[in-house]
Amino acid sequence: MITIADILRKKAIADMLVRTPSDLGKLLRARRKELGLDQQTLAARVGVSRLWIIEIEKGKPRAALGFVLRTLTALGLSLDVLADDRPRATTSTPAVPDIDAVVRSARKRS
Amino acid sequence: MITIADILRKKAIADMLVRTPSDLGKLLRARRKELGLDQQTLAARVGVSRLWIIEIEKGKPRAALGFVLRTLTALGLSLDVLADDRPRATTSTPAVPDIDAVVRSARKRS
DNA sequence: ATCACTTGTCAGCGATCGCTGACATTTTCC
DNA sequence: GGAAAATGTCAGCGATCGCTGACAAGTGAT
Repeated sequence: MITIADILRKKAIADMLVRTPSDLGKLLRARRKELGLDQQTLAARVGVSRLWIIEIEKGKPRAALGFVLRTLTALGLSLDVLADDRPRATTSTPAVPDIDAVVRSARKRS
Repeated sequence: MITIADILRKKAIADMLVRTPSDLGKLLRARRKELGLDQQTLAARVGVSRLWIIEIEKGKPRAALGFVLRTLTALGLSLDVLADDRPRATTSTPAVPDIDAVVRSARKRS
């Protein structure tokens, strides 16, 4: 359970929710600059190439999960995963009216 | 900024911090079962194959970021990224004494 | 304007991805 | 015990990854 103390010990890095790779990229870049690191230094700490840092900051959608988590750690960021008790008001995204239908038709095509 | 109200509106899905792909896999599986979904149904909602669900739940380290974020959304989970104000006391992980050194030697080998 | 530093771009290579479809195994009911 | 459902496994395919190394373009300070 997340406690009030946990909240006070940390600070939110942004109001922005992380829903897409692009969201994450912006967040990582902001945090890197906040810490005064250049891409090369961060890349070395994470164990990836500088190119990988460039691409993740641009929001590469198929970047490898493990590298992403190591990047968060290297930047002193931690992830809290929260369950929405409200059923499904979440979709503030304009597109994606019915993901099931989208997927079905996409599959049908192949 | 995360407010107290935000906390009260949601619940932590686990005490476990998400630091590794394996952590995430366990969390996703727990949440899927909590919602009473089977793998096939979840896969269709996320837009991936059932095999992908099996693998992410097993902690596949190079799974694609974008799919992971869509899975979280499909399970009604949201991500809060918090910055540790403490520099680096965080590492409750036993291993990883000096990630720079680890990376350097790994690179040397190749 | 110049210099140092940082960031972005490209090609091409081996490695790994995510997929299908069928089958084996495990779990869940009655 | 037995049927049905859920879950796990495999091979092999095209697609995409992440990498190197070099260079171009942007940024900042003097």
